[in-house]
Order: sequence, then C-alpha cells, then structure tokens
Amino acid sequence: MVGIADVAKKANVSTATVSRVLTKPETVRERTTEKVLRAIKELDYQPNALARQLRRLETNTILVVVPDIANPFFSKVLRGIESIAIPKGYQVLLGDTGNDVDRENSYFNILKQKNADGLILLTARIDSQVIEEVARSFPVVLACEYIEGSSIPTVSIDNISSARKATEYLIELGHERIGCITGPLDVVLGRDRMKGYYQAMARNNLLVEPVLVQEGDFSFESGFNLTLKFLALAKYPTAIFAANDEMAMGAIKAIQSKGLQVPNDLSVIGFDDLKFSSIIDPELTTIAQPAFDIGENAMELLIKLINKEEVLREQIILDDQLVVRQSCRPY
Amino acid sequence: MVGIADVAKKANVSTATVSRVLTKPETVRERTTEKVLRAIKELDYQPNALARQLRRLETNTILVVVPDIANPFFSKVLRGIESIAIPKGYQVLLGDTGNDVDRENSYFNILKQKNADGLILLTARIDSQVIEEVARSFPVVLACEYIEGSSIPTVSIDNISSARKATEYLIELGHERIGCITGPLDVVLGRDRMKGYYQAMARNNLLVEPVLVQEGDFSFESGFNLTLKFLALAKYPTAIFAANDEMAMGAIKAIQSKGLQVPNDLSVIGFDDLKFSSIIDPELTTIAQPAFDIGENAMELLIKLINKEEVLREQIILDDQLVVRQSCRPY
DNA sequence: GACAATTTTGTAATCGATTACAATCCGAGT
DNA sequence: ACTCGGATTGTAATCGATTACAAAATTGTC
Repeated sequence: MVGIADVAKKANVSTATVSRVLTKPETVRERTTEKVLRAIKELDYQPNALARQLRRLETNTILVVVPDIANPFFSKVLRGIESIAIPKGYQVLLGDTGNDVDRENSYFNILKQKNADGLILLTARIDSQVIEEVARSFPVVLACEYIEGSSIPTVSIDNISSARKATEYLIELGHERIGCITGPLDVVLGRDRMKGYYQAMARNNLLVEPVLVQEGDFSFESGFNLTLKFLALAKYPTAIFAANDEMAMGAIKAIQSKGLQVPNDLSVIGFDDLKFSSIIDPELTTIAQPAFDIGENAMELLIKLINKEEVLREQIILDDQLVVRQSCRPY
Repeated sequence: MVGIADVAKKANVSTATVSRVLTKPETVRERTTEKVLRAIKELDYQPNALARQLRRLETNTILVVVPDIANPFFSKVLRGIESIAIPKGYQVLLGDTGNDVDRENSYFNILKQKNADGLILLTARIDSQVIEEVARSFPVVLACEYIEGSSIPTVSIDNISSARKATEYLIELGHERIGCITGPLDVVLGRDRMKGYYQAMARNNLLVEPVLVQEGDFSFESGFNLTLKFLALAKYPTAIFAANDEMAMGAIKAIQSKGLQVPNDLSVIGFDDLKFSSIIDPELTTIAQPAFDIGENAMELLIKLINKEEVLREQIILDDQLVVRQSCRPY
C-alpha cells in the first residue's frame, strides 16, 4: 500500500504539501506541485478516502433508500437526484430494501455511523417514530411518501388530489359505478389515493358500494385478482381506478382474460405513468408524477440540510398531470 | 458528538474495553460488559464506522455498478447479489451510471480509495484495459457482460448460444426470412447475440440479407423504428429476433401500428424475459436469463476474492431458458 | 542589503476507532 | 500465605489522511 508518506518522501517534501497539492493546489508553488504530481503518478498513489473522511468528518456521499429498485418510478426519481448530486460533488449510493423494514433500518446505520452525509428516503414503511428520531440528528429528506403530522422535509405530489383528479376524469366520462383498487392501506400513499377516490365520488354524489373498493398491494397480480373479483359481481363496475399502473395493467389483463375489452367494456385508469404504460395495448390513461423533479427537489433540499442552510419551504408539493391515452372512454 | 472515550469515562473503563464489548464481547467480564452497555445506551453512542474501517482497512461493503437501474433485469441480479451478501454481513451499495462511462470510472475510485471491499460490474462499457488494471489490484467480478480474452472472474450466460437457440426456434417454426435487431455492436453483449443469430442461420443454410440485420441500442424506440424499416421492405421478414425484450416490444408495437398482427402476420422473439414481457399482448416469447442466479454466483465469487480464497472456476456460465409464449407461430 | 510582508513549506496534533503488548486481577494448588 | 497461569483490563501505537500553527523562503521596498 503506497501512502501519502511514500509520495512525500519520493517528492522530497512533507506529507502536508502532498495533501495540499491534492486538495488546495493554489497554495502550493507550481514547481513543487509538479514534483509531487510526478511522484504520485510514479507510485500510482491513490489517497485513502476513509482517512480523509475521518479527518474531515464528511463523506460527500448521500444515501438513497428505495423500497424496490425494480420499480421504474423510483429509478426516475433517482435520476433526478443524481442530476443535482453529481455536479455538486456528491456520490450517490443506493440502498435497496426489497420492501424489508429491517433493511431499511440497517441503512439508517450507514448514516448514523457517518458513512454518509445525508439520506433521501423514497419509502416510509418503517416506524415513523424511528425516522423522526433519525431526522432530528441527521439530514434526512422524504421523497414520494410523507409522514402524517411530521415536519421532516418532504417532496411529493398531493396524492389525494391526484387520485381525486383521476377518479373525476372517469366521472366526467359518465361513469358511476367505479371500482377502486387501492394500494396497501398501511402505507400513507395507499390511504391517500383511496381518500382521493372517495372524495371524488362524494363530491359528485355517487354512492360507493363497499365491494367496489378493494385493497391491493401495488403488484400486477393483485390488480389482476381483484379485478377478477369485480368481474364476478352481478353488476360489475364500468370503470376502474387503480392506485398504480402495475395494478392497472393487472386489471386490463384480467378484463381481457374474460373476453372483455378495454376501454369498450370497461375503462381503466392508473397512477404513475410507467414507461411501459404507453407500450401496452391499450395505452394506459394515468396520472404522471414528476418523478425527475421530485428527485431534483429532494436533493436540493438535502444539500441545504447538510450545509445547515436555512430551509424555507420544508414541504414541497409538485404538480402531477393527467395523461389521457386510450384506456378510458365515455360510458 | 459522543465518542468511545465518553463512553469509557462514563463506564469507568478504558476505551479498549469499550471497543472489546462491541467487537469481541467474549473477552470481557460480564459485569463490565453490562456497565459499558449501560453507558452506551445512556449516551446513545454510535461507533464511527469510518474510524473502524480505517483501522481495520476493510469496509464490509461491496459496490455494484449498474448501467441502468431502470432496467428490471438488473434489479433481479441485484436481488441475487443481496441474497448472499446480506447474510454474510456485507452492505450492498449500488452505483448507477446512467450508461455514462465517466461515472463508471468514478465508481472505480470508490473501490480504489478503499470505500468498498469489492466490486461487481453489471456492465463493461468502459475500456477493458482499465477494468483489467483495476481487477489486478482489487476484487472485481463481472456479471452479465464479459470481456473477451480476459481472465477476470465472470458470471454470465452464453449469449451466443442463447441467441442461436432463439433464432433456431424461429427456424424450426418454418421461418426463413428472419430479421435481427441487434444491440449496440460496441458492446460484447450486442455482438454475441448477433453472432448467435448468424450461426443459427448458417447452420440451417439460410441466407442472411444484410438489410435483415439492423443495429439497435436496446431501447424500445430503436426496436420500433427498425421494425418500421423492415416493414417498408418489399419482402419483409416473417419473423424478428430482437436482442432484448424492450426492442421486441417496440417491434410488436410497430407491427401493430401498421395494422398487422403478432404472431399471425409476423412472429417476434425477444431476449431477457422482463416482468412486463408476460403482461403485454401478445405475451412475448423470449429467452430467460437466470438473473437471480447470476447475482448469487457473482457475490459468492466476490467474497472468495475478498478473502483471497482459491477461486477454482473463474468463469461461470449459467443456463438460459427458452420461454415459449404467444408471440411466435409456425410460418 | 536589511527588513517587513507575504508565500510556501514543515511539524505535529488530530479525526475515532482497534489492537499489540503490558499490567493487573483472581482463583487454584500447594 | 504464596506462587503460577489464565482471564481481564489498560496504555499507547496505529490506520492514513488533513490542518493549525510555526518556521522558512521569497518578494518587494527603501
């Protein structure tokens, strides 16, 4: 292992000078700089980042914890994060929890034990007490999900109003019996999107039969199965609002499997606007979240937290967008 | 910041003892252990991982570099990696390059500068000289892609024979004019899958008109556009082999956009077996790679390298599988 | 050429843990 | 009670950089 001392000896200077060449070149005379750089090259010296980080008490690394990287939505958010982080000199490391709460916890330790300067959580499954606790001592930003009643800086869309918008679109098309496939209700996201559905129905004086609201888990399979359940009803709904695109795709597949057509027999609207949503047939009408923007904003917020700058707006809500494609039609 | 010294003082022991309680509890008397643990709890002490890592010269962290996490195939590989890494006490950190070679380079530095014990590359776009160089000094495993003529430990399928298998399946169905949409040819993966296509055609004495082989870039759009190109031919192919599923989906979409049907008018076969491949209509016939297995094997290999164990088989080739669904039919 | 001001460089402390080695404790055996 | 040996614990060096502070070198001025 070649260390800074070896370089110093070879260049015939002190370790301090070598360090300065690497970190504050403007304070070193050009002739000296050259000598040092030559020595570095000859020895193929690589500074040990751990030592630097220990001394500086900063890592220039931020951690992004994702519930499921297989979900393309998160990768868009990540791209947004990176687009800010990289130019600012931050490494972005990604922790995948595979929807496992314990692993979410283990990533907290990376932060607490100083292996990262800050944390962006794209999930909030874990006990909110714990997150609050961590956020009190370390820079943490929530993106996508938020915690009710918490003051942790958050970037997200307003899921309630988005879901309401989606449902109202169906209502405008003349649908009255509208099924809702919710996300898991132990997650705020799942609850909010359901709330939006109820709000839309209520505002338009439409009755919601309990059987028309089914709890899914954001998976294709759950969308498929719950839709089959709908279709087994004597009077099945004429439209379905699914709380995410994957479930919406499951719904479409289920409808087609029964020999029915989308949107001719049933309309389906989703939520997320996945890449594949415009690829499937029929192309899915859905709510697009500004995933990239969410990432950008979250990272900007985090950098401010890390630098202990004043954070003005701690809760940022971005606009969503209804993307009308082919999976819905007037009733 | 509460450090080990604070704990030591509070518990009235030396820092060495505190450290031992944390790392080698069996060498400390029970009474002492209790005292120390109590102090730790009272002070809410968190050991600084950087300091430990610096002293130990190991991080128990491995880095996985992915060209594009939005690609679900990689997330499956990642899951495989995690399934081995986590139980063995390794943190898995993910670096996304967004297909940017420079960023691939920057992740190498994490390794060189000792912020990770080892590296699994799910991409090999970068100059192979550079990778070889790094692999000489640090534990590196290649997964999915390999470098021709290199001895870096690698886990992958045999892309040539897989592509040949896919093409031969079409030939068995009676197709003779088979179009091929390749991946980017500056990537081994792209070249190999094309080679497999050529081999299959040659073995069956089928002529390959140059216009039937088009270079894509693994994106949906390229699949779409190149297929339109095929369809503009006076005698267009009766079947298309796309070097990945995304392009295959683009192909299907293009075919449908011209009022033609898959598989009735043209057969399409893909490569990868994405989750969505069984969702689209028609369900895509494709080659499934054992992504999870690849990840597992890669991680096992890497652990051996890190521990400087003897590595017996350095190049592991796993079996792929032809998944027959609905997008191909006899000609 | 002497002196002050400024730039450049060096010495050694420091970050916060781990651990080699030394010192101390404790109980068994006599 | 005393000695010996293993179990515990403590002291201080160490990992490899950064940086406060001091010292030396350089530059400019008269």
